[in-house]
Amino acid sequence: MPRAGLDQAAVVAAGAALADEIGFAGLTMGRLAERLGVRTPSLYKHVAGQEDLNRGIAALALTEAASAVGTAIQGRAGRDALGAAAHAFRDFVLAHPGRYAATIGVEPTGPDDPIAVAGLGLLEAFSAVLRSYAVGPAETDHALRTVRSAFHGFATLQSANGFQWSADVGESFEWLIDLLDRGLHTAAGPVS
Amino acid sequence: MPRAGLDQAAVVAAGAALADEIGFAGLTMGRLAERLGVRTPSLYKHVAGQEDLNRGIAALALTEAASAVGTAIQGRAGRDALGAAAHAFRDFVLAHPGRYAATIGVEPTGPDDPIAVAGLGLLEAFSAVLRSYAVGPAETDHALRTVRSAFHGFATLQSANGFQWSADVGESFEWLIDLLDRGLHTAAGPVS
DNA sequence: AGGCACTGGCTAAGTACGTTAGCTTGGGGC
DNA sequence: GCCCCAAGCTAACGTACTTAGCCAGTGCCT
Repeated sequence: MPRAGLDQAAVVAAGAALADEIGFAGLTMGRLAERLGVRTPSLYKHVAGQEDLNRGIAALALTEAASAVGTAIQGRAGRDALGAAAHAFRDFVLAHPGRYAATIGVEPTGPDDPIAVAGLGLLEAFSAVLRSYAVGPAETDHALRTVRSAFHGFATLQSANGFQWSADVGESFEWLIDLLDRGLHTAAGPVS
Repeated sequence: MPRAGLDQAAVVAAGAALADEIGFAGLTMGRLAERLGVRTPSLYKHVAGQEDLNRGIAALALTEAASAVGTAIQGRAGRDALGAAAHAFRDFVLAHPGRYAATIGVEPTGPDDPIAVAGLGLLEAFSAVLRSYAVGPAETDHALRTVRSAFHGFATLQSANGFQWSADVGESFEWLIDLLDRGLHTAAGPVS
């Protein structure tokens, strides 16, 4: 009986792909094992359990999202960069809803947790966008959280079909980007 | 053996309370039954199953959130109303993380689904805020989605401890509200 | 008051999933 | 060629969701 030749990365990658196909909620150890042509307990040679698998998928998703955003903003600045980052992020979430869903509700265990590292990578990509706006250093964190919240909220709501009514969703997203663009340009003055 | 006197509303309410206490992921039919002093299968006399329970909790959460926001903005307008709505929403999510988590990833089955109705109620509350801004009718939907996305994103990220680094989270939230306020004031001109 | 029907509880049992224990064997290094 | 470890396997257990079917409390009607 030949071996499958799996390792942790392969199991996590397959789990992410399967989650994208059937939804994160439907991802089980049994289904993943079947997909990999292996019996369920064999997966435990590569991941510590379902929790560990989920965390691996979450870290992978954040890393890939950071990479997509980082690539998209190359050579751009201002509203151009903001729009590119926004679309890259949303496209990623819509193309990979399962693996991005794995990132929701996951808490990093510490600063060295791969999830924390990958999350910081994504923030760094957004941070590069802000550098082309005149946002003071004291406000960078606030602006970063604001942009991240807006993108995360929009993408997850759309991914869950939270937008039911009439208007075109793509148009709404452009509107959101415009609002952020205006808000970042006029960001000035102390908060406290 | 005396009867517990349960009904659907009581089961859903207890489920929501339990989810707030132990986290939505930890909510099981068994634990909920134990909390209610009843055996697990008895719950099925009131809810069709766990999926149905989750949907009930989600609808309850959206209804309560809408009520909280609606009450908070009474007699306010402009930035005052926006800030009141934002804080009412975020306070609700942070005070009831379990039941709000039930709303994530739930798709309404149709326009008559209680979840869809409750979701529209929450949007109506936010819509009342926008009426005190000079947002054109053609842009109301976009502005609504933008505000909803920003609040939802911020509240869920904070609820999941997604903000790890230094700056004060409350200050960031004020910054987000200010950005939205500025963006809504200057909202003008066609999108397409 | 007595009886009837309905409702809401119960036990028992089946299915699915996660997980652990312990065995077996493929395949590379000496 | 032998040894050893990693990676597969089977067996088994615990927990959770769900269904089937039974029984008793409660309200209503006569």
